[in-house]
Amino acid sequence: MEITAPRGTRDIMFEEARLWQRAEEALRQLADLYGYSEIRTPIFEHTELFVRGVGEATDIVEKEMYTFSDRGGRSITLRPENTAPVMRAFVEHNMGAKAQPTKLFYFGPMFRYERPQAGRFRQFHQMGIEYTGSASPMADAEVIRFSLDYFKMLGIKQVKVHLNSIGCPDCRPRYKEALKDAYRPNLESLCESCKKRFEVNPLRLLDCKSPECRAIVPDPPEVEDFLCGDCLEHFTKLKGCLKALGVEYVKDPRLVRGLDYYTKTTFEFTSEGLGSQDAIGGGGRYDGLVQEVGGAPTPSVGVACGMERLITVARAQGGLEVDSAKPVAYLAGLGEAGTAKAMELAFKLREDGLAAEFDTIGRSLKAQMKYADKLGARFVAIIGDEEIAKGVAVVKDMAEGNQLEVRFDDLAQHVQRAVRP
RNA sequence: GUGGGUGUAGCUCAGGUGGCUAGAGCAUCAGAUUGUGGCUCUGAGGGUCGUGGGUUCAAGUCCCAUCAUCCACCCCA
Repeated sequence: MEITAPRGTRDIMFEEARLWQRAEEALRQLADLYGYSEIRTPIFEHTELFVRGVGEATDIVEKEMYTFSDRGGRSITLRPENTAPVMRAFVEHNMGAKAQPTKLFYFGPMFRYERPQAGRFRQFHQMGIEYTGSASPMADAEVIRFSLDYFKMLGIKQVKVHLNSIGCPDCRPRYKEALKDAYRPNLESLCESCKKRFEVNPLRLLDCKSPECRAIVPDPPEVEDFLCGDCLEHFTKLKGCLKALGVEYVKDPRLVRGLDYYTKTTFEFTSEGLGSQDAIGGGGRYDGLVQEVGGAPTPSVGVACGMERLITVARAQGGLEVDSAKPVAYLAGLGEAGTAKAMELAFKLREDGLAAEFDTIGRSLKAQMKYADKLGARFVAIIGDEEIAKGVAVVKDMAEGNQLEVRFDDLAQHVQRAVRP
């Protein structure tokens, strides 16, 4: 049996790889503009980091992690997300001791063991930013606005911003109780997963899409009514900031998100045309995470976006152009001497920064012309015994169709002038 | 983890009720006179019909299993 890429993984190649390069370039450019510096954390971490950071009762930790023990007997996990690793690095390198805030961005593969589906893979890529060391709603607003600016750079239009606040450890317990009170009378009629949620993480009750469960409690109590003074003020100010920055959003009281570390703000970005997996990004504030992974209490807010989904949408909306690198010149050699000369000249052109290609598989001249055309070469330089004797190449302009003799020494100049006048 | 669809050349797909050496288009390669592309024409190579069982005189075509893939649930990015 042929060996294939493992389930839920894929090869990114040719034109698509160039799209990814574009998207990464755009990210770096925007990060520079906003003052975020890059951090590259390991692909794998101690399992403990995610159990503590993301949360024991989350789907990610319960059933989606690639966990194994290495030869030293350590429990290792391929990172399913990157906020916990970045905060681990924040603590490990004592970044809090430097001038605050700390603004970091990342880009890279993540791993989650799930059934693959449209827009969902086992190895996928996320870009994200983390704004650490500021408790201000202005930081939340910046993170959201950064994301929208990035989408815009990729040519993605009509992104919907869903916004919510899920409170903090001070006020959330009261809300959880209120939720439980609302669901308790009908506990037996709820779906299986909701029964579990009721015990483990009542907030997630809001997440259930089952019509039955929704019908049972059609109007659950809303978080906003339970937020403490601090959280309410934060939420109100954030809305003000977003308005000031021209960000339109919809309040989504059911937006809870499946990671345990969120406090106060949560948000999600959705876009059309992705099938049922329509979230292109999401994030929120996580004021307790740094402490959870062993650091001093440090407020922080961040976002993560799925690159596969961004690129799918961007491509569908014509935001990212597909192109390929074309050689400026193809050196077609004839016979042994011509072939050798073609190689030599190709490298000369490359030394001058001109993309050049030559034959190494013994194609006929006709086949070389055809191949050069396929590659999209602007010029083909033909070199046979006659040309070598005269010290020239017959240079054909593939677009115009005409050709003329050019001295070997003038080849680079001739080609360059036509390409970059 | 659950459910449904699909699995025939590199790619996109044809192959009524089972019947002789499995087809097309595109792609690849080679020709259409001597050292020249794009168009056209001609030809060639390439398939254990996902895999393993079963039914049958006979299976790409029916049955079972398995794997893969797609979509949905779930959850998320």
